Amino acid sequence: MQDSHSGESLLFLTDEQLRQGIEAMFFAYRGFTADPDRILAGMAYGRAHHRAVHFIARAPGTTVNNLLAILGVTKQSLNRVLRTLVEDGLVEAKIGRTDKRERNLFLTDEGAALERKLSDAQRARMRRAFRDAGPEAVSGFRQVLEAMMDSDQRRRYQALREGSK
Amino acid sequence: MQDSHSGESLLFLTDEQLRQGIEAMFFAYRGFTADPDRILAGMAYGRAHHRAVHFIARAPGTTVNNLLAILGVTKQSLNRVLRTLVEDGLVEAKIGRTDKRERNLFLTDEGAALERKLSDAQRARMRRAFRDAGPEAVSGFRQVLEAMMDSDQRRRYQALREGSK
DNA sequence: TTGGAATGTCAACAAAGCTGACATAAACTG
DNA sequence: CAGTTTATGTCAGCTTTGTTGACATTCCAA
Repeated sequence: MQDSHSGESLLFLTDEQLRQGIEAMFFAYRGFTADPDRILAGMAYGRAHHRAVHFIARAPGTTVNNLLAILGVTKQSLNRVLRTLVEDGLVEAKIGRTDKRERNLFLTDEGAALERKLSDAQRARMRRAFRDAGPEAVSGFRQVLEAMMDSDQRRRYQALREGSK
Repeated sequence: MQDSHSGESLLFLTDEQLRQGIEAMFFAYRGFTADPDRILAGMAYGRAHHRAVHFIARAPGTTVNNLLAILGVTKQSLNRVLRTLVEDGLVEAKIGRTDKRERNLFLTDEGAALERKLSDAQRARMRRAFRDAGPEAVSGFRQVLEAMMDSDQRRRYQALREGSK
């Protein structure tokens, strides 16, 4: 399109380009959450429950404190969500073996079923987007997103990647 | 790993890859909003005000209805935000010339100053991310995000791009 | 002139974040 | 062992931002 010979490293960073990137994030994030939101709309759960269930599925046995750090919310906020999930039998909180203060979080079968339902919907959209854009684009997508994270969030993101290799 | 015989165009679309994409969106979006959020924390405004101010700056003279469609919220929700911005003298709502039912929205100098402050912070992060990732990656980033949008949101996104060429 | 569109507003409510304070049990430390 | 710190849970209250529903006003257009 426009760039690039000499200053390709600068030329594409016009305010207009950056603004488009900002708006792309905004609109894409709506799409990103739209499908799970629709599924959850009927139930007594919301986006916060989805996030909790997602990361418990991702790292079974994780502690409350770890989940807190990943989600970046207060324990009160998380606890409200977690309590309803435990009460409803979607999540099990087992007392830690080595450290009995800790609670290790697991999905029950029912919890795993919900996670799968939400995850399937979200992955379907991601799959479509990845397929439409192609492998090259996917690589760039991830590079930019990773560069956009706060460094501590990036560490957590990378830890999750490592953990599930 | 399960799939895929049919080739590289499918090979990279494992559930694990998709899941990483999902988590990248989650963590990156936190970074994306972190800087403006920090600035707004002190004031009586929030993310919703930022969004309104952003799109009014982007398309001066836009109507309430148009803004509604872009932001994807109810008029009551937007109205609450818009009212405080008008009361505080950051936004001016001019009665439409051709259709007097419409309100054409503009930023005042003060509103433009706030918009710049928020925008500068958000662009700085985007600039860093774009620079770190490189032009190729930026292109891929935008392709994937665009593919992830709902089609109506994509139309609005593209309309904004056209409008400010 | 009447119907419908665009807008504004009131009331009530819900989701999900926040702070602050306090309780309990377990682990660690001196 | 005593005292402190850590992990977790919980109560109360507040804020932001979203929602519905109802209703008023204005005014274009058939």
